Amino acid sequence: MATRRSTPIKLENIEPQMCSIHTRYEILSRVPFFTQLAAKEVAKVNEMFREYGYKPGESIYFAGQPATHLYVVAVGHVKLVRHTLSGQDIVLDVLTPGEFFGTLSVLGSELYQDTAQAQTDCCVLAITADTFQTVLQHYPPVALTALNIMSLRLEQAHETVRQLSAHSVEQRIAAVLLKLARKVGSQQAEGLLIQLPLSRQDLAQMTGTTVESASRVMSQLQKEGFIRTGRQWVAITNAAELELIAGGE
Amino acid sequence: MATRRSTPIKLENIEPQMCSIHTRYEILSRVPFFTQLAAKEVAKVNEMFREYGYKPGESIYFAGQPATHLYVVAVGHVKLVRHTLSGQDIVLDVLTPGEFFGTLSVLGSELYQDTAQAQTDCCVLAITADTFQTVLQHYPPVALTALNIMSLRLEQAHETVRQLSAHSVEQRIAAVLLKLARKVGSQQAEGLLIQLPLSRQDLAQMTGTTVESASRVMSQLQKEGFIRTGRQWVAITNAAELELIAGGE
DNA sequence: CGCTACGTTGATCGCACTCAAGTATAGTGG
DNA sequence: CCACTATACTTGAGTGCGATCAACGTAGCG
Repeated sequence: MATRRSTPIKLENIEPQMCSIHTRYEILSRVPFFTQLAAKEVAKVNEMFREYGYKPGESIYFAGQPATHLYVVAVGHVKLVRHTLSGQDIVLDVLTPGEFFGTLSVLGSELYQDTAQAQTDCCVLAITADTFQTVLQHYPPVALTALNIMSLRLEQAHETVRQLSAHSVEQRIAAVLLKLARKVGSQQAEGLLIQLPLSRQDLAQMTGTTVESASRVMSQLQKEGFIRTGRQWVAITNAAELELIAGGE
Repeated sequence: MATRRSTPIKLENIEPQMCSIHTRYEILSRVPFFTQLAAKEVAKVNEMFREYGYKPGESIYFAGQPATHLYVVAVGHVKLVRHTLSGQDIVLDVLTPGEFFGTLSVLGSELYQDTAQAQTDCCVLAITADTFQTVLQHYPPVALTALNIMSLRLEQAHETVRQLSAHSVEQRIAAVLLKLARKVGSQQAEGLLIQLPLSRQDLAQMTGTTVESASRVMSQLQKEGFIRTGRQWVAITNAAELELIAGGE
């Protein structure tokens, strides 16, 4: 047998599309943003957020719309997609619970540059940019944390630029698989399973290539025994070798 | 005649490698960071900076070194270069007076990920990351401004990712030329001149291609009459047409 | 059970990389 | 001021990676 047939991914079914006010409190206090705040301050901030539920494939906002809100992922996964005139889409990032997206500033670009799309059932918390601006002004540590996060993201984006400029499709795919595994990997019978519905299309859009090329590379990697994969799922069975391919840097 | 022989670039010779304490004050108060601060606060911050001069090609810091300082460009241009194991270099950004680089946080990655290199004669102001952290804590508006700048940079990086994923070398070069022109362009007899020594090598490293490919594209663009170019300089003569090529988005 | 979306595989084509010469330009020292 | 050199730039020929087009397998779902 080469690969099992049904998806081994277990989606956490903690009220797929909605999270109670208590869950919200729980989540917000775990968000890097607010870990430095006292309990009652978190409670206060909590009230400023509204919550929304989305099903896989639904869009939270579209590129080109006025950028009015900041969002925090509560449950599930959200992907940020950038479009091209030619119709090609690029996945810039996949966000996990606790991460934020949307707009940070009242001064930034007036429109969303990306589309935010639910990758799984998910629940997000929303706050208007204005309101968040007052939060930033009231709680300076929050601004410092945000600054740190943005630094890390910029660093990641630069790394992506390097990959696209200098590495082959195989190297980029290996690198993306490792990155995702680090983010949402869990040890399973199949190997280090990426807990995310991940199509060839997604992979292609994350690495700036085509579905066909992604498929070829994945087939090759499986034939060599470094990964196991099926429809919408991937598990890594030989991370060390993948690191070598990725060009370990 | 196709193109003039000698470089039309005029380098501002305002004490190429050093800037007096007064020049520094002048510069700091124009830096986006500190425009919101009162005069005497700027003066106070000014004292926390040390200044350094560099000649073209000299490195301010190297990738891999401990990340200890935050820098502000005072005079000249600084490029951020990321290296590859294969020896290929990528230029992530070219910074103009008023822009910062180095490390923002005490918590960020411990090492510089890029090399900062003087593109022209230049003078930079330096502050330790720790000291700057206290500045951020003392002057919350500075943190908010920094946050905005980081947002814009992340946005730019994402745009670069899109370009690399979806656009041809010709499109990417056209886009980079326009971006540079917007940043350091000045209207001259030659056209919209990019006030920066810009080699084919630089151009290639900014667009993730090779010197040869960059050269071919530049020759083509000149033959079509959209640019005029020589050794280390470029002027745009038909921006509208370049926009079209870049795929205007 | 068939429909639809996802995935695989093959054949062909072209853009851009590589390797290799050759030309032009700035800077240097006689 | 001019030869000389180092560096930037150009151009050509050949190659290969990855995109494109096309056909076919396969899993999940109603």
